[in-house]
Amino acid sequence: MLTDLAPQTGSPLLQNLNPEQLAAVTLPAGNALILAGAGSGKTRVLTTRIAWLLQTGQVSSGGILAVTFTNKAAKEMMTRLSAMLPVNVRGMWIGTFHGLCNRFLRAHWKLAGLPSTFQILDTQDQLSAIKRLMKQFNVDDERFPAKQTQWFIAGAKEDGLRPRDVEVRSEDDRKKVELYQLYEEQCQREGVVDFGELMLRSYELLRDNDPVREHYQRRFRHILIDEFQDTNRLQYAWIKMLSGATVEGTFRPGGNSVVAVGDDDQSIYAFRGARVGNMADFVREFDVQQQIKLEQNYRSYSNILDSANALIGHNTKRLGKNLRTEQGPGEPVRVYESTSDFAEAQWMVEEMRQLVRDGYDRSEMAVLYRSNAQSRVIETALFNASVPYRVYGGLRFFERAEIKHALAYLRLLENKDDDTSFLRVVNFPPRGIGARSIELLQDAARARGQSLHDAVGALPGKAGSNLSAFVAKIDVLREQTQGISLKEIIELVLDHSGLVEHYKADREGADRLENLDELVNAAESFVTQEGFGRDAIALPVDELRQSAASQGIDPSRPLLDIPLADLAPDADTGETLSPLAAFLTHAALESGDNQAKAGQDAVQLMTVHAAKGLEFDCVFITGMEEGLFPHENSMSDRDSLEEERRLMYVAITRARKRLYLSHSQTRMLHGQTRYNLRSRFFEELPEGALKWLTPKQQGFGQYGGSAGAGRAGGGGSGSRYGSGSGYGSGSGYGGGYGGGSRAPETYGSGPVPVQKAAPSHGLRISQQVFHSKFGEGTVMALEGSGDDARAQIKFSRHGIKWLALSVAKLTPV
DNA sequence: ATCCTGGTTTTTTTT
DNA sequence: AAACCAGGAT
Repeated sequence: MLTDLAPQTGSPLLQNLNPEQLAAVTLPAGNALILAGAGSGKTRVLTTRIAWLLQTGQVSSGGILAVTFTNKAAKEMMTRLSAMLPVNVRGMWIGTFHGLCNRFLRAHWKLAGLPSTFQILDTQDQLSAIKRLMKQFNVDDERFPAKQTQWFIAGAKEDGLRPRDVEVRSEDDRKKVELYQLYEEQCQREGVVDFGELMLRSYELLRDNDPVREHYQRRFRHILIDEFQDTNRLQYAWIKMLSGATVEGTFRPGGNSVVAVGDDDQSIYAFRGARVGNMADFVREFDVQQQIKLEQNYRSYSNILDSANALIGHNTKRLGKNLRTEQGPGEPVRVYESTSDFAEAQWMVEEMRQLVRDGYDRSEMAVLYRSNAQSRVIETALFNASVPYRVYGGLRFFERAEIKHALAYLRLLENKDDDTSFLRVVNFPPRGIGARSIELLQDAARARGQSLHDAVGALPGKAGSNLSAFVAKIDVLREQTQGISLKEIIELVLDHSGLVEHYKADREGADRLENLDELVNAAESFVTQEGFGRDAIALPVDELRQSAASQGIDPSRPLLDIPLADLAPDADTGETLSPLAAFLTHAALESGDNQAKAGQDAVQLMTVHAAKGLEFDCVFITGMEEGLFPHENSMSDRDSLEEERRLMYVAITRARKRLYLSHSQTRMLHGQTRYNLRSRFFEELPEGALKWLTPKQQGFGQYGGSAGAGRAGGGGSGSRYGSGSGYGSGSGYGGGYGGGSRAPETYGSGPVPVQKAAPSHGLRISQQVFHSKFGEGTVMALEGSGDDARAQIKFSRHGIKWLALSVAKLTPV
């Protein structure tokens, strides 16, 4: 073991690091911020630092806390770390925020006020729980859509706010807070927690319980956080609490060392609560003395990198960072304009064929788009051309309906009070329990303050007997599954629940049956996998084993069989954590693969968001159009436009060798043909790095101070009037560009989609208007003409509304 | 209890 | 265009 803390350049760990990377890896204990640009070796630095800390004996494996956002990133870190050092990474506190919080709450469930069998609600479950709640309390779902309530609750939790902490500024707010409160009570009654609750409970326990907090603060001497720009308020507060860096707001020297790694330019999750501002706050509140920028890019040629740098340079809110590469300029960034989304896809197929001839693997080609809806036309083109491809995104394994049904049965075995699961399967497969019976049961349960399961006895008559049969079935299953293996449990449940039978009878149930089989396999490999139940066990496995050995327990005995109290006397639990509980947790926290099956050499299709963290030799960024990218919902205010630009930055920096940017004059969206302008982002790229495969249209893209055009054709000129014949006739031209427009004749052979007819209403996209009732707002989109003309207005106080212009009293501001 | 129809609604996504 | 949901009809 090395004891000298000076950088050990001789150590094999530290070889081939550049000076900045080396400095970051060997930072002395203390708080530090590492600004790591795309492709700068961020993960490598992070893992090497952990290895270095361990190897130099500065900390034991139990004293490290390493947090990531995705399971994938956590796994990657563990894999790399175990390749560097012979450590048991499974036992270390390396994981996602939610995974680690879950581990923590499983250990201290009693102190956290949870049942030992608490279940985790995923987003779907949460929504259905909220819908149920709103129905019960007769909340007008026109005025308060369940989705919006869900968003409100999740948002509050991300900010660390309980109902009583939420600032109420309107009647609507008051109602939402009330719903939040009721939702909390419902979750508590049912013994379930949502994702936000995992974080918030953990935070509150640390905050309110001195011994627990001090225990963990003493323990985690070195805290490392990946993708710091994606942390939300609560996660930041959680880290602050664990670090012991501040006491009542004042910096406390000698706290734990916190190393945050992030890239403000790649912050693309503000819409779900991420706060880039955490980076600046961190520097201030943690008294950060060490800031290191990793600006050396090892991924892309300079034409690509220059484009990325130039683009992101248009953002005002930056910490400042410029990537450089030692590779040459490489090939120019190719730009292509097509007449239609169909033609765009067609061109791409041809280009890919050429790339294959040039020797590129198809798996090294990625097609990126802003929104999922764009994938369809591309898929069709690839399919027709027999080009193998795979699409990322969509339903993940554990989110499939049949899997969720099976899991609901399993959850009821663990926790009979989980009403969400109860309702999901009480009549699935159908067993004669209709809406009326369920309503009666819910009333009874409410009246008696019981869960649905427990209230069944109160129901008389036929409805009651069907329900009793269901409950009896669950209870019998629970009995039968005692002491058998996880695989056997699941097989038993699949069989006795009638799920298998039901899907066998369904002629479209073959896929679902296959998935249920797959569930059994997943359970089996979960159990046999080394370190299984890692997330479910409170303390690191190696610690537990030591503890077990010291108490004379056979160390080879499966840990999950041993009561936690025996293993970890300081954890306030005496329960056995069952393999089933561990598996259910696993299912909730790792919803499985969200990509099509791997295997053959296939082109990769995904959204730009999904591409973050990946890299490819050749990248196609498609749909580079105003309204699409930047997205129309994000063009009106500065902050979200900057986020769109960061998104574009992420997209560009995925490419190693070849980058294509394409846009189309027309595009089918929501069943309408839209005429989009070329994205403003083209104007922010260095001309010298680009090669226009189609002639660049001139006099275009001068957006002036306005936010640009969302629906350039104003909808009225498009398919509203059918295709072909109605082009331009009587259309309200909603284009908001001041700098002239593309002359129709430059379209080449395609149809002439846009005529420059003056709009009768005189409104244009992004214009500020005033409405006598709704106040001030911004024109988001325009549709139709004459008496049919409508405008979509985003009001600052009343949200987004479509208004008929013949009716609404709008005055330009 | 199940099926059909019409109406609505469309960013990005992990845990 | 397509998917999802609610409510009505059978």
